[in-house]
Amino acid sequence: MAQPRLSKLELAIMEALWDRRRCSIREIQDAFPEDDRPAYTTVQTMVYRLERKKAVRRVKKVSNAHIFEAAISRHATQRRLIDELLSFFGGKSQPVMAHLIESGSLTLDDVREAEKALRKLAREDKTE
Amino acid sequence: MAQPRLSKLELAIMEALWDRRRCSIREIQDAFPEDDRPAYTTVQTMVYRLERKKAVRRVKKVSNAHIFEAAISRHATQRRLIDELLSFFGGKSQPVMAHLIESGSLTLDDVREAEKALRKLAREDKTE
DNA sequence: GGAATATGCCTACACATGTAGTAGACACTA
DNA sequence: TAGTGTCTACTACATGTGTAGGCATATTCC
Repeated sequence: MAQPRLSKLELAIMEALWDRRRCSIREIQDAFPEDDRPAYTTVQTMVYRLERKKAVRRVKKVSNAHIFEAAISRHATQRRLIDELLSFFGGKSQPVMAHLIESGSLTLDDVREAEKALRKLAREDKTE
Repeated sequence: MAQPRLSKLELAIMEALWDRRRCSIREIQDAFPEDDRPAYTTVQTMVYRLERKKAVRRVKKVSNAHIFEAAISRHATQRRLIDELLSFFGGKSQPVMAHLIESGSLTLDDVREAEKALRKLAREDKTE
């Protein structure tokens, strides 16, 4: 059940699979922006490695092409990324927030939504 | 001025340098928890590589030991980490926040503080 | 001054990652 | 069925990362 460590390119490939559900190597390659697209065999190599890591699996064969799908969830993978980042910040969210603000990507709406979610969580904890 | 990409162990070494200001290799090594401490030469190798990446520099020599210090700031390095994470989430903070909440590390206080910071930022923008 | 200890510097090596070529199997088309 | 293009399977290779040994040299302690 352990999330395998994925590299940047491996993550990009997983993204394609999460978005499209089931893909051939060719379809994954085509998911990359035209101006920065790895070679077919590069994608193939990465998919094979992902298969070895149990992050993707073959589901069937259409004519002579294998069709793959993600074997780990986007959610769990994102979670792992966040946890890794968090460990660098000593498990504290505060400095992470500070940087998000600084980078300009955190909006007041984001914060309000977060607050609402936290309150809801608190209520649920209480009633349990 | 470009922040170099740093690996996990390299970051750990930078942490030691940021905390202690100026260190010899030995001091950096000693900063690692006793039960999981890389060999002296391992630390040395990493410091040399950091030097090549211009992330640390030699400041002086005490007896026969070189003393190093960080040449890049903790702040800028953290910022780069966040930016990298953010790029994976399409530049949106919201999903990042959702995961922080889920992981249980984001508190209501964190959120309130963030909101305050954002309001302050908004005010400053307006008066400019 | 000589022994013990600390450091520096060089080298090595295995595994990960990004990148891709090649050979041969397969399939569709004229 | 021969030709053409696609796909698989295998191989290769440079660079990055973590890990560390070996040896020469510098320091220190007695």
